Order: sequence, then structure tokens, then C-alpha cells
Amino acid sequence: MLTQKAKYAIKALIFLAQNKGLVKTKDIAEKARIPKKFLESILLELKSHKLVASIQGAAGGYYLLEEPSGITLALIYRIFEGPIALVPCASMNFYQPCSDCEDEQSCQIRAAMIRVREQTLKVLESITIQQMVDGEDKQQA
Amino acid sequence: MLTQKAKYAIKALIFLAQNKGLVKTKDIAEKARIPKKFLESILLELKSHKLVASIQGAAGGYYLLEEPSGITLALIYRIFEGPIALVPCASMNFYQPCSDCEDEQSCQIRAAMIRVREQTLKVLESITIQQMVDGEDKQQA
DNA sequence: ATTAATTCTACCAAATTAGTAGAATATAAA
DNA sequence: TTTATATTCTACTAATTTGGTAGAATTAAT
Repeated sequence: MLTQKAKYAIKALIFLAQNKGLVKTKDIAEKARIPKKFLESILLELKSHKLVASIQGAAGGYYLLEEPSGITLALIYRIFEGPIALVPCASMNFYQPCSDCEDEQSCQIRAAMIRVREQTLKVLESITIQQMVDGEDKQQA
Repeated sequence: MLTQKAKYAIKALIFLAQNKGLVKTKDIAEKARIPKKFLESILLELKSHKLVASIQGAAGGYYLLEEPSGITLALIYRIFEGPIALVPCASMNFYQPCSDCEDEQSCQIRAAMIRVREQTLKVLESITIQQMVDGEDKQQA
């Protein structure tokens, strides 16, 4: 399951995609029903990953840096949830040896989990913010 | 990522699959390197879901109730991690409306997440304990 | 200067995770 | 029938994560 934070991030990105140009945090918070203070920290995180940029000051706000069609669920997932793999030793972007692993090369779980990660990654990379904006019906073709 | 508990459960199930018949908790704990007390609670949980059964007393132990080829990662995931879907409103087995949802029917996130769940479920159902026992090379065919 | 926005620093309560301790119960064997 | 050893049940606990909030500092347009 996604954390609330990741879900808010998706909602915020959808809102930014639907409102091209500069948007105030306050507007996103109200229209997308996200606690404003919490949203601020989420936007900063998105900014640090170059998905959005901001302008400070009274006429400031946030805007998308990437095409909505280029923002995949895989990308968002990795920012807010970390590894897509089910075990650290099967991760591409967050590889870590498992704490209790004896021999990684012969690990039966790891081999299976790498296959799971490969498939899951395909799925998460196939879903984009643009698709969510367009809605389900436009996926048919 | 899987919790440690789920990972231990998989290790325990692999061990039981490789050692047909009655196996003592102590043996599983030592050979699969799982903290014994923690393992006990995991085995009880597997028992309550009818994946294993036990015999009490001095000559007791645990044994598999299901064919290793019938124990899918999806099944294990649901027992120890809960929903496979990324949001509660997209879950089959653990459906719940999202706390902040305005209109489920028109929710752009839900539509996408249902597609993710459908694909993810296929992946998790395609991986079984038997496959992990056999090892990666035997998956080629 | 005032106003209104982003940014930064620091909290905080509740839930989850990864266990442990110890008693109770069941059963095989001496 | 005692003893040894196994499962089972009840109750804790420390550390981490989650989902926020509060308030001050900074930035920039009017």
C-alpha cells in the first residue's frame, strides 16, 4: 500500500498537470484536499527530485518541470516509498544486502524476487500522471 | 518491501517444502536462521490460514498442508502484508473506501491503481514456493 | 513597508515492526 | 506417573515509521 504522503504527491502532480503554469500551495491544498503544511513538505521533496520547481515570494508557487507523460508511477514510488523490489538485495536503485543473507548468489528468495521486481517495474513504468489525467477510457486503444 | 516477518515466513515455507513431513520449530529456526520465538508466531499465523498444520507435544512439529506449487507469493503477501493493491479502494480482498475520497467512480487514481493491482496480482500469483525450491534455472522452459 | 508566498527547523502522537519473556498446555517416553 | 520436550497463549517492549503541526525565517511583488 502507498503511504498517505505518496498518494498526496500523486494528487498534487495530477492537479499541477491539470493547471499548467504557476500554482499556489494553498490552491493545491484546498482543491485537492491535502493538509497544507503536509503538502508543503511533499512539494519540497518533489522539488528536490526535479519534478517541480518553485518561485518564491508573494506571487510565487509551484509548477511542473516534467511532462505529465514522463512522470511514471515508478518514479513517484521510488521517491516516496523507496525500493520497488520486495527485498533490498533485489533492488536496482536501492540495492543493499539482506541482513540475514548467507549467500546471495544461491539465495532462492532473491532469484524469485528479482523476477518479481522486473515485472512490477514494467507495470509501474507503464502508468503515468498523464494517463491519470486522461482517465481510464482513453487507455483502451 | 516485505516485512521481515513475511520474509521469514517464505524461508520457513521453503524449508518445510524441502523437508517433507513433521519438522520441529527448533530445526526450522536453526537451519533457516530465524529467531525461534518470532518463528513460533509466524507458524501460528500460517496455521490459522491453513497453509501448515501442527502436532503438539514432545514428538510434535509442523508440516505443510498445501502443495508447494499451490502456495503463491500472492497468498503469502496477503497474509503478512495485507492488500496487494496500492490503495485500499483498489483492493479485491481488503477493499475499503479511501479516507479522503470524494467520488470513487470518477477517481483518477483509483482507475490507475486497479490496473496496477491486476498486473501485480498476475506477477505475484505466478511465483510459488515450489519455484523457489527448484531455483531460477528451472524457470526457463 | 506591507503582504503573501515559499522554505527551514523542530516538534509530536499514534501505529507498526521486530522482536522477547514466561507461563500454560499437550504428548511421548522413561 | 514423572520427566522431557514440544506447541500454544498472553503480555510486554524498544525502535522506527507515519502523518501530521507550529512557528520562525526568507523572498519578492506591490
